[in-house]
Amino acid sequence: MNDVAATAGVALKTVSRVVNDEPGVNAATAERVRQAIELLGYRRNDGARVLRRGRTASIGLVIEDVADPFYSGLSRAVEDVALRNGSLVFTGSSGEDPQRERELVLAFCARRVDGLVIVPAGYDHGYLAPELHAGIRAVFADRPTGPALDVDTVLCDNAGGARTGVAHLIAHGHRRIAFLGDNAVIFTAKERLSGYREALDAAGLPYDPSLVSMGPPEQARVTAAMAGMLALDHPPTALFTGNGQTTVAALRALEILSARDPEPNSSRGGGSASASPRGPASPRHSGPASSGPGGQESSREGGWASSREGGWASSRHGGQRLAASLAIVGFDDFQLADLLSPSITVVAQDPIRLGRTAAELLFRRLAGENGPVERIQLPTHLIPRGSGELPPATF
Amino acid sequence: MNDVAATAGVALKTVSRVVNDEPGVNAATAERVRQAIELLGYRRNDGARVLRRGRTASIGLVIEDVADPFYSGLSRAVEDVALRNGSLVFTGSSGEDPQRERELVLAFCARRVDGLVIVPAGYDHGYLAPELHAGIRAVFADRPTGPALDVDTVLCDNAGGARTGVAHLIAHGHRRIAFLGDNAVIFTAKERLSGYREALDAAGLPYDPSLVSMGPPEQARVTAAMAGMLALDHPPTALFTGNGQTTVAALRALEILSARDPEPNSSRGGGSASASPRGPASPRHSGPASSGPGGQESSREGGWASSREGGWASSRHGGQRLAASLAIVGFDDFQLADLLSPSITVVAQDPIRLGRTAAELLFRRLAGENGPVERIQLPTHLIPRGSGELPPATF
DNA sequence: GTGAAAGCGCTAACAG
DNA sequence: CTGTTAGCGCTTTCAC
Repeated sequence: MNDVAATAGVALKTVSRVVNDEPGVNAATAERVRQAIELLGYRRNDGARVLRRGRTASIGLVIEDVADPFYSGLSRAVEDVALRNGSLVFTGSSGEDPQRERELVLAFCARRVDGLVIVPAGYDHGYLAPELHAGIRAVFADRPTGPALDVDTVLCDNAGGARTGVAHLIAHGHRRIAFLGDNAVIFTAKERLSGYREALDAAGLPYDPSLVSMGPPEQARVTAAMAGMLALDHPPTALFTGNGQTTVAALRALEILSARDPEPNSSRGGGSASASPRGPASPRHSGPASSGPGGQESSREGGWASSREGGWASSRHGGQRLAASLAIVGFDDFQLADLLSPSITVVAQDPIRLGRTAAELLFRRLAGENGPVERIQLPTHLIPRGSGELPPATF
Repeated sequence: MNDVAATAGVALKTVSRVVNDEPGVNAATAERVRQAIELLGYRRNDGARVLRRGRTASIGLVIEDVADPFYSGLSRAVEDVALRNGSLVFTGSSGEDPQRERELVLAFCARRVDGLVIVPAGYDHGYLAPELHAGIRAVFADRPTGPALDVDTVLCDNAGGARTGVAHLIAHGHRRIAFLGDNAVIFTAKERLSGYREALDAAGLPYDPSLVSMGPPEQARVTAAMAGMLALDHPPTALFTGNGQTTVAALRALEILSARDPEPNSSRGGGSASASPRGPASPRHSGPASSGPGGQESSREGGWASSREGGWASSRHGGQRLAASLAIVGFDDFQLADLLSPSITVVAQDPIRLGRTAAELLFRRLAGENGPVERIQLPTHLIPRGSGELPPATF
């Protein structure tokens, strides 16, 4: 800036005025300054500007994993709102690790972001208190923090959504409904489990722990859990899955568990020549991409399936037929849910709305809105597509 | 920092030393300083630090859309590499708009990011020259810039991948192969079209423009293009799609175009009771999620399909049967490709590796590696799953 | 209209 | 081991 001033033959301050479109600069002078800027390729250093002015016009976004479609939708929404508010966004994936979340948040705070949108991995956000005290605003999205911190929060109606989904299965005649959820330390997983229990209670159905499995949505774990349930004396006729990744893993598990069905004439599709889901698919073709693009999973379905060959397959209930006729409702919508056969019935959240709502709330706070702490709950939406309307199988 | 110094009864510089873990501070003094820091809730201002030291320990990432699984995978990879290098990352989605890309890049530069990873939307990056001159390093990923700028670039083997995919269809007996690509202004779309032509040439097959359609991967456009091709006198027996979104749109188009098939006994699956892809799906259930989570599409398949009812459906070739028997290979892998029936054969790129490679190259540059400009090409990988191995239909 | 001086919070370069 | 001074690039304040 000094150089520009010298080149244009004006004082530093005049350059500053021109650069910031401040009024009260002679047009000719301004033009001279602009030429000098052009000549020298000068660019204002926003870091220095920020240091002086106080506000950084940037926010931090901490999510679980950008590569997860749910969070990438949320990210995009936050990004768009930020752009509209003239703000840039630092993005960081915590990978469900509270420690990493903390590091990211503190790093963003050290950069003096104006605010934060956080999808928390842990519950203890005591470390945030000083930052909030120092004036950094934060909005929690998708999950709340512990009661110690009183901050704006935007959640989905997790329990209600699960209740709706399970009630839907009950309405279609199911009495033995399995629940496959994410790790029980995760807030949304617990909430959805609660919704599951509420729906059972409301229908006067018993809660059977052997029909419930909570854990990370890894293929091997999900396949094992499903195999175990299908081998029960009283196996489930329907399945409610607690999130998108688990739904997909469960579908793959069903594909595996119903493979090599001796008589491909179950109550639903199949019986085709080349390949059908849960029918005689050719596993040699599944390839490394079966975990989907962006997948970080290291477990391969093939590995587990082959190590168990002949295990569940010869269960006394005929796991294959059960697997092939299981009704399914999943929490979270996902791409291509409608193109599977049957199409997958889901309880959909709206990640974009979630991100937008959280970011807009944040910017309202930054704009000075100082009302009481807000706790917003977003609705979920049941989308019947076929898999959730299948009747209970009877053998 | 001043306050901390005063509270601890030391000089400013000593606080700085403690905060930065610099050696040469008496343990007792350091402890006193730490207590003052704790007491006052002091946090170092990294912005000021950066101003003084020169390096910001942050990079900028400009992609097309974080919500696209390809780019969200790339993002995650860049993020991880950045974290490993102690850097934070500003993320911005250009939405395929060169103007917005430019604004994002310049905003990042104004913040003095150390470097940039850019998936360019346009070709003219003249605006970058001064920034590069000013010492900001940039790596282009997925797409190159025009020849005017000589910068490090990491690409996939787009032409080679398309060639492989089309050759695969040819090897399975197809002679009439359609190509459905993204907007022809996009580098990767052009490259893949070239690969398509090369594969045809290599097999001595003619290039028929009526089998090629380039444009945005919107459902309405893709459905219309497919309907038009299937109504040709010599319709295609196979389809090569130019990217993930287009593949998905094409599959939905086939579902639409083969719906209400009077005799559900085509050469491939189907014939099931409830719902099968390309079979008699119940459109009333497709719901708002048919564009998948995170989808920004405003067009709804239902709208288009109903406006054309009875149009292509009564084409003299029986579009339905053609649609139901079309072989498909898609560029880009996507989640659940293996669970569709038939499973979808793809030419897979590796977005994670792309992001990692680009980011690692960037950090090597930032670390001082000053070799000649690098142009890295990443391989693609054919994954046969069923849809690409279907024989040509004969009616 | 324009400019000079002070200082945002920090660290580099020197003292002691 | 500790402290002083200068200055990163900018904006604010106030004077001309």
